[in-house]
Amino acid sequence: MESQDLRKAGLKVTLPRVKILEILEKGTSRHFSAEDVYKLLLDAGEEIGLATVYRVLTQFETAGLVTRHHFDTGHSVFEMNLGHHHDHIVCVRCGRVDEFIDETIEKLQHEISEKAGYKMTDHCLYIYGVCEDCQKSE
Amino acid sequence: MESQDLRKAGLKVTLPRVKILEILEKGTSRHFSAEDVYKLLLDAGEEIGLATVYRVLTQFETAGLVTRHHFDTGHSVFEMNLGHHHDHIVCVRCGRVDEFIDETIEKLQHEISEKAGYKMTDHCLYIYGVCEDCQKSE
DNA sequence: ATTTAAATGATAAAGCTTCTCATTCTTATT
DNA sequence: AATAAGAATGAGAAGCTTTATCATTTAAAT
Repeated sequence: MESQDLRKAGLKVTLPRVKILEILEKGTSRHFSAEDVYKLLLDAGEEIGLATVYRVLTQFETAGLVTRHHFDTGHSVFEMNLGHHHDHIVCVRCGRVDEFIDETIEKLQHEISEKAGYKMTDHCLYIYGVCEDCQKSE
Repeated sequence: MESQDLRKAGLKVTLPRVKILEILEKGTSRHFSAEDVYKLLLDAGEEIGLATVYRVLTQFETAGLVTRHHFDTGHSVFEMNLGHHHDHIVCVRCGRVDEFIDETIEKLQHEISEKAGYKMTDHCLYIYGVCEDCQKSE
């Protein structure tokens, strides 16, 4: 239940937070811009301001509930944290996003960080390309 | 010489382009925001507009002279293309950027793209962490 | 020198995101 | 249930990066 997740995260249970969490958890997609979330709220008849959407998404990020991605699109994209880290492959034509994980790459990243003297806090690997469907319709 | 590079890229040889290319090639750093370049031009006594800086950097990117990066900083960062691809490790404290290349990771990325049905056009791997110096001053 | 098209600079404008502040709501306490 | 205190919200302003507009200037071919 959403209110439990919020309480655990140290956030008050408010309507905007619950509704936004619902969208992130139950949406058909897994990657949302702030604008996406805002429009879905409007569609659902909720009158929640865009500023609140940004604020809440940032709070969720701080609380570790969601991850913010910076694709080459010019805006942030948010995604529910399901516990398991993964990387992304993004279609440069249609914007489709697929996920993958490669343990060898994960391991190598740790080694690289150590060798460079860094204490790694995060990492992201984006592969850009043309997806199967877009290749067909060329 | 800079004018040769510009001609090769199919760009007219103009003062702004030459000066910007000089900064990118001879600067102490290798990673510049548009604002960085603009300020360095001002410092050098060149009266070149910010709009021109953005325009020229985008043209350089299109011409393959520079690469544009999207770090988590909220603005684009530009870097001279020296022919060899490489990835980045960024300090979340001081913004320092180091470069690395790992052939195993490169190879794995190609395999992953194929498996996912994508025709890879580009890829970037950012490792974020705390650099050696910043770890000391904690 | 002249001409023509391209490049530039100043400014406005766009897009995403954050800030401000009066109002509303959550929650702990009576 | 009613109340009080502080946190959250909404609307719009404002900030920041980046792009568009357009009159003026410049490159380079004639």
